Amino acid sequence: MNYWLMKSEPAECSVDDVLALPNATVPWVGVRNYQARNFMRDGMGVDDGVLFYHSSCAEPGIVGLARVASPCYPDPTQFDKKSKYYDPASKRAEARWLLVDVQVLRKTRTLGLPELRAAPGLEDLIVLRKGNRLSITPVEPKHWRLVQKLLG
DNA sequence: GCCAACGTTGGC
DNA sequence: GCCAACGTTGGC
Repeated sequence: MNYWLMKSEPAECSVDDVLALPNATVPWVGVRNYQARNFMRDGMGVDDGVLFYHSSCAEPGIVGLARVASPCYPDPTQFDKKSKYYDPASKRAEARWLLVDVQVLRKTRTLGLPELRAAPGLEDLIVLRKGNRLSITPVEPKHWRLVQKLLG
């Protein structure tokens, strides 16, 4: 059992958007970074905990609790010429990009960056590191517990 | 819109 | 394999 933080731009796919879907579950399309892909491929398992994070928006922060709801499988958008995630270099027999399904368990209040930065014990949370751009990052159990505590 | 950080690309 | 140029991310 591992824990993760997964970023989504709310203009693209917000926590409310996911809650409106059947089973509150969304295929996490569009990861085009090898490190993030490798986390899904090598680190994730069904039922892992996920902090749902809104980025590139007015109030960036954790907005929901979710779970990994499927094993990883090829991201279909890489083969879709009409998708902005299309990757002409990826072959069906050897898919380059993977995804997992993510199920939102509950929306939380917005735990914004200032509050996260101010929380004792969260200093090493990867998403708080300067210059961090990874859309999927591992979360240590102690950090997970602290976030649960902050959310009450 | 700015800009720091960092990933990717491609010439050599 | 090096590294400059370029593109993207994402907070502010």
